This record gives sequence, C-alpha cells and structure tokens, in this order.
Amino acid sequence: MTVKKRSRAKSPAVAADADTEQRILDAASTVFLRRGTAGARMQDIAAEAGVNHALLHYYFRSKDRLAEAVFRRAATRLLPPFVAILGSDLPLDEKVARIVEHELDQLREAPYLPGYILSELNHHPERAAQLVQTLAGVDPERVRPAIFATLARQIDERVKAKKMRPIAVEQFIVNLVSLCIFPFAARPMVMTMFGWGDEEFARFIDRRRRELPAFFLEALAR
Amino acid sequence: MTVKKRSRAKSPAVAADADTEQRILDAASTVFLRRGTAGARMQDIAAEAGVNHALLHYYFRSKDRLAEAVFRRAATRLLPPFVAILGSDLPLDEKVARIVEHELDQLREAPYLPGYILSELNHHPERAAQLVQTLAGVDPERVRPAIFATLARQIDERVKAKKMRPIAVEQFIVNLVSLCIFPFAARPMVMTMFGWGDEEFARFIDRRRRELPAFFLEALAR
DNA sequence: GTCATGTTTGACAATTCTGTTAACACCAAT
DNA sequence: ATTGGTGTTAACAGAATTGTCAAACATGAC
Repeated sequence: MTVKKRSRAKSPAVAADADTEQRILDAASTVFLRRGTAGARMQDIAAEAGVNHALLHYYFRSKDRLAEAVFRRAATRLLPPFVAILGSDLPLDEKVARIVEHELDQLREAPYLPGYILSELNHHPERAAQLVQTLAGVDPERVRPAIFATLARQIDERVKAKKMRPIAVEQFIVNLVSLCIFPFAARPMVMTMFGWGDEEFARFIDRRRRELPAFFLEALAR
Repeated sequence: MTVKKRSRAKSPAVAADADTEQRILDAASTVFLRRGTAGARMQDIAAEAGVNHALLHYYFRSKDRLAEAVFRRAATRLLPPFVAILGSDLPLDEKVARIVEHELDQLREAPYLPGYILSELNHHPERAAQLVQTLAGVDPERVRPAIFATLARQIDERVKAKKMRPIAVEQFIVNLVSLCIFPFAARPMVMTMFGWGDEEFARFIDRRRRELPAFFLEALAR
C-alpha cells in the first residue's frame, strides 16, 4: 500500500543535498551504533537526519526494518574484507599483516562498530546465520571449507617445515580477530583503566598496528 | 517515603525460599544480561522472579537503579580477580596461566557476561570510571600504578635477561584480556561462523584453556 | 485478639514510543 | 492548466512501558 518502487532519480540540479533515504540511513547508523537498537528512538534518528519522523516509516516501514538495514550495512563493512584476505592465496605472514593493518585502519574510523555488532548478535543470535549467508552470497556450508582449506594448508606447510608450532585453524582465526577487534569493543573500559583520552588511545592503536603482526607470528614461530 | 530500612531478617524456618530482594536481583541479572538494559522490560523481570512488577519498584525504586545494581554486581564478578592476579607477586608466566584458567572457567559459567558489560560500557562510558573506583575501593590513580609497577618490573627483568622481547605494559594487558574475553563476547558469531553448537563451543574453550598460555608466552619469548 | 510493621498485589495514572493518515508542496508529463 | 506521482509534514491513534497507590496480606509482639 505505502510501498512504492523507489527509483532514486535524484534531481540532477541539486547534487549537494544528499539523497534523503541515504541521509536517514546514515543518521540511523549514527544513533543505533551509539545507543544500540533497543535504546535508540525513532525521533532521535529523525532529528539527526533533519526530517520528520514519519519519513523514517515512509522509507523503511518500521523500526525493525530500519535496524536491520543498519545492521546489514555495518556488518558488510566489517566482515567481508576479513574473509577476503583470509581466503586469499597470500603467504601466511602477509595475511596476518594485512588483516591487522586493514582492520585497525577501518576501526579507527568507526570505533563503535565492533561494540555495536557484538551487542546486536548477542541479542539476536539468529541474525548471525542470516548475516553470514548474505555476506557470502551462498550458504556458509560452502564458504567455510574454502577459507579453512587454504588456511589449514598454509599452517600445515609451515608446521611440517618446522617453522611453526601446530595450532587449530579455529584457534588461529579467533586469536587473530580477538587481538584486532577487542580493543575497540572494550574501548571505554581500556581508556578508563589506563586513564586515557582519545589521543592516547589513538597512539595506542598506532603502536598496536606496528607491533601486533610480529606478536602474533612470534606466538606461533619456532 | 517508600524507602524503608531493609533488615533482611529472613524467617529462619523457611530457608529454602530465597530472599525476595535477592530473587529479584537474580532475575534482573538473567534478563538484563540477555536482552541488555534498554531491551529488557520490568514486566519480564518480574515474571522471571515470579512476583508482581510493583515489587521491583518497592525494592529498587526505578529501572535505572535496578540496572545499576545488576551492572555493579556483574562487573564485580568479572574484574577484581583479574586485577588481583595481575597485581600479585606471582612469577609472570604463572600470572598468565592463572588468568587464562580463571577467566575461562568463570566465563564458561556466565557466557553472557562479557557481551553485556562491553555493551553497557559502550552506551554509558561514564559508568566505567565509577566502576573502577568501586572495584578498587580507592580512585584508579592509586591502583593503576600499583599493578603497572609490578608488571612492568617483571617484564623488564625478563627482557634484560634476554628471555623476552620488549612490550609495553598496556599492550601486554590488552592482548591477554582480548584473548580471554573476546571469544565469549563474540560467541554467537564464532558459533555461526564455524557451524557449532554449545558442545563444540565448550570443547573449543577447553582446548583454549590448555593452549592459550603457551601461545601468549611464546609470542613474547625469545 | 488485635496492633504494628513490613511485604505483596491489582488497578490505575502518566508518559513515551511506534506507526498511520490526511493534507500539502513540488515537479514532470500530458 | 490539469493531472498524477513522489516526497514531506503535522496531527493523531494505539500500544507498550514505567511508575504510583491504596488496600489486602502475612507475621510476630503485646
């Protein structure tokens, strides 16, 4: 009834003022990431976007749908690069270095992302499955082996060459991701514990970006 | 007006049925940890505790206060042991081993804890400061140096003895905590990614408990 | 027994929040 | 100019949620 085909044929004259739907989505991201889905109010999102709150419903029908759009976009920015790098055929230490650099660069720009995503997945675990599907384009049953295979082979090679102590692929991945993402998810706690402001935290991350690959690889070297 | 001195002189005859205030706090923990503070409903907590929801207000005055009580209790269970071990005078590798074991044992029982605490601190960063104070009994300005001093000295000694590569204390701590806590905070994602159920995740944690100390210490050994 | 005190409940008030509707402005095409 | 469609708003309806209150209830003391 209210749903129309949304052909965004933006008036070519006014290029400066962004597409409304986009502006709403951006505002929703801002608010949802800070307050969480349950804690956010539609009214606040409307204010942040500078529009009447009825417009949110016009474009996204309900809070649930808007929240899902935001979540999907957020997750899409966080995970795929990770999977791409891990599943590539770069040498193992190159993979580690790239992931650390990419992830830390990314999160420096969007520090609320990890906390938001972890929190949402804790409250709606069912979204995780749906998410992995969306990200992969196919179902996880087919993507997982692909990543696992190359990674397991690389680890195996280095173990056989006596260059690395053995480790399960799952532990390898979780360790790497933990070290990259956790500091951002726990940022308020970290900053308080160490008595830091934003600049100190930034320096901490800079240093981490340099030192983490070596730390991780040394943990496995022999 | 409604606040009375709450002398819990529990009727000694009926020891089985727990103190109501305690039952409410337990129920609130359950619900808040699962749904988050903003997502939880007072009605649900009342139902979980098996009482009328007016009782929640009778004992805790408002949702905010109840939420704070729950948060304080949760944080009190997670952090102090960590600080205690880290600040003790055990040898360094013993500290690492103990923290890994204790933390993983603890979290196996309460897997929602990390996600809840991280989430709450993201939405109310101001609570972090207040929390650290409460935990320490004194202000963080005095506790922090204490932990730092012993830890920094231990690291320094091993570095000088050519047994360890140098690392900043902050990075040391964050790395250790990341590896312990993150897997639980990201549990839904981890389980989905790997296609696991509860048993597989439990086995994963078991293995982690055994292997993590070595992983961590090897990362720094030379 | 009844009185006093703390506990518990059902009903209700007040507010906040989501979602809907009808009117209006603007532009494009006929 | 008129018509039709899209985007936008103000006002409103309905639901859900937090919080209050007076009355009922238990229990031990006198």
